[in-house]
Amino acid sequence: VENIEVDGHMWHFKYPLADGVTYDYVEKDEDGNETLRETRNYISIATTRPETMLGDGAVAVHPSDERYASIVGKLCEIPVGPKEHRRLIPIITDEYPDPDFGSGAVKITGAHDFNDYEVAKRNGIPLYRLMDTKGAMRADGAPYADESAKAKQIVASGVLPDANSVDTINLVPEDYRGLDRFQAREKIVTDITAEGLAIMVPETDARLGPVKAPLAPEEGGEVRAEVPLVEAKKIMQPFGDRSKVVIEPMLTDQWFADAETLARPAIEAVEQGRTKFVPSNWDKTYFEWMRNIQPWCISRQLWWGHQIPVWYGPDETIFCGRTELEAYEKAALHYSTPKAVDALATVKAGRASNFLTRDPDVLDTWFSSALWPFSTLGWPDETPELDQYYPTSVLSTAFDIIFFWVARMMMMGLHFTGKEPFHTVYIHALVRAADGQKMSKSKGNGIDPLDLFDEYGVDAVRFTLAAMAAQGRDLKLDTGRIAGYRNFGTKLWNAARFAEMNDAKFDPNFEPANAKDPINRWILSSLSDAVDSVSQGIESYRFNDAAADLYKFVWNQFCDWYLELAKPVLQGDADDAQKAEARATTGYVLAEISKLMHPFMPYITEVLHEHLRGPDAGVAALAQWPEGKVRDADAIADIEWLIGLVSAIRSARAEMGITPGSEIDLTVVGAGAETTARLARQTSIISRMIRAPKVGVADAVPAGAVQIVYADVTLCLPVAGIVDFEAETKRLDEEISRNAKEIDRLEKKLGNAKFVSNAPAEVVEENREKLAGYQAEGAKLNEARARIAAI
RNA sequence: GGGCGAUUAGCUCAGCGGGAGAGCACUGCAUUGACAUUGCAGGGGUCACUGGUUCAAUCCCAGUAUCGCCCACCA
Repeated sequence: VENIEVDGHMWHFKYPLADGVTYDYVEKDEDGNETLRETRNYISIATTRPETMLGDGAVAVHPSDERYASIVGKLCEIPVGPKEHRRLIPIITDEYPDPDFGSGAVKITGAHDFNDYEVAKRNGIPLYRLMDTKGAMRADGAPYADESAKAKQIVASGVLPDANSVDTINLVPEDYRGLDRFQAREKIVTDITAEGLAIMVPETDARLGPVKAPLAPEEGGEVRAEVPLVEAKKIMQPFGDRSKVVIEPMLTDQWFADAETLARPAIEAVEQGRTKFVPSNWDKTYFEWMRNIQPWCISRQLWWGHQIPVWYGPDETIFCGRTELEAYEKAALHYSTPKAVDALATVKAGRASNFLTRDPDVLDTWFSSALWPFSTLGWPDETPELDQYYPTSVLSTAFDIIFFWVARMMMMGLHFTGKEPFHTVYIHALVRAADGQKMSKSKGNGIDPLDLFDEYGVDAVRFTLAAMAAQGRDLKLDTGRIAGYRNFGTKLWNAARFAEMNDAKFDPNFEPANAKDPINRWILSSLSDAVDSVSQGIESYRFNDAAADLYKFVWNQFCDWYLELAKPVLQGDADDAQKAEARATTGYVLAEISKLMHPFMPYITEVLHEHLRGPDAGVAALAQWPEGKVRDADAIADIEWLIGLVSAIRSARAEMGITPGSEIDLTVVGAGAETTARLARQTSIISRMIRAPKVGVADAVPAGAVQIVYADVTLCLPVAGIVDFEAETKRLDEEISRNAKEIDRLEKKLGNAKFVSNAPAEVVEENREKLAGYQAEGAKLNEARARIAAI
């Protein structure tokens, strides 16, 4: 079923009062002033489904509605059908009608409307069924004259017969019998209007919906012609998923489960934390539904599914049993007749009996699905599988199914096994169509994952979904994002190719902790951090964080920096031991990446895993999860300093318009012992990364140099003759202004006594350190600026 | 009508009480080099609005606006 808003009409008809009754109809405005007073001999009723008028059992008004107080308890006539057999129905009071809506009077058709059903039940109003299962007006039963006499008899006697006998009464007049409900509607509207029982309004009335054009004055019509009041109205109507046909509410016999009783332990399980929702705010949705749960209609008129385990005796007595035999046993006991006992013997002997007939209905698909966690494991038998795998652990699903499935698995699991079916319900976002709408089969606006697989690869799509699996409720899948992650897979693949070309293999004898080169120790330490953050992300269901951390580590650390830093070693004139360590590190990190990324990109990583570790290592999915082996803070500080230095120089070179190919020496001024040592260690790498033939230390800034303030030193690129001093001045001025802004901000903050006294000490200290850093940088920048000015 | 949620860069989305982030798109430069499905560098945001709490608010609270989803639905 799908609810769709459609353009409907609302008609207004007169139900004439019986026995010549009239009343003063008084309408008041908001201030209580009378705006209309007239004597009426009818009550005005609005409806969007005039064909259901035939089944009306009463007209209801609100008890506080003064307009109708004088006619409550009187009878009015349904203005449809042969005049001599028209039915009279009582005017009753009920809380349901809204006095401010329409005329304030509602016709009650208990068999064809959910609200009316409740009103009818409260007030002992008969439920007359008007349609058959095809949505056509009933054509069964006796002639209308006889049937309507039965209905009149009910009103006259004041005694409500049992539901089944009321249901046999067909109150559809011969003229409408067998018509589809829509045809009947049209004919009924025409007939009532022709008889003058439609509410008429001037044609200028603003409320008018589609109406027939009135006669023009020259054709004999009046200037202010009156036309039937038909309001255009948006109606939410249920349509069949497959049939695309309007579904009519209709009274039928169904089986219901007592959902309230089932829900109680399921609510407690979540309240007491035995089952948790992730993200946790979804438990609100769960509680909201479970605490307002309605009886659950579990029978369906379909031919597939679990059949309802109910058998009927010859007198319609109900026998419920796990098996047919059980039902026959109960029947034999109940009837104790030779026939019933014989039937039991027949069934016991394995032969068929037709003493009982089985209910043809099947269970709601969600009823059967709710059994899934344990019925798949052999339940109701006590199987080893059930013992081992129930309760399950984590249910991963989308929020749109919390009502339908999650809640019901909870109810059924607790009812039948006494245990919650899972300890965690992980709720992920829902992929929406490009237009932001929920994908739906009937709208045909879905995205076929297979098309995405064809275009971008399964790994890319999977990684994208993981990367976007954040807390949000829905996500519009951005194909640009998928393309980006496809490129990520390619990047990893090419890195592996590079490793292979350089003979960097996974070496089972390599012990990461023994690596000596700071570059290797750095990437191994970074790997340890990545292992931590990815593991943590997965364990806390933050898959997007895990994916982002992987992306940054693999691309921005391993590919962008480690492999570039390793090139001089692998391809230069380093000694054999250094080369071997770089190869082993590369192979090792790649092999660990293959495992770390395997949950996110299973295909490419499986290939890499096998390729690196050899066919005997087993599949990546079953491999030991990575573990951080090296944590070297010095190596991290060293290499991060190096990366910062290279980036700063590249940035300045690009900004100064120095062509990437040109070679410029680097002179470092103001280096302390640590920086001098670092420089010495990394000279060849720096030289290669920034195209500086010579890297040296000096006490003074060389003439005509670009000056870059970096950490505690000034990096000088002597470019006399090439450099544009105006541009250099501008660059430094911008740096100085940026720096000054930070200093200003921090000074203000630290100058605030309330901040210093109220903020945590470490925050204050942190800000002080920052300020000191900026001040030192500012001093150097100003010196650099002064040197330029001096030239 | 009831409930839930969203509003952050051009787009798709993270973040979240102490200096605004990613991918894509955009700009400049680079092509015999693992990778142009690339590299280097860069531009771009009053974190919807209005109040409040706080030493400090994109983040917490209240209200407003807009949008969305679920449930129910006025004859």
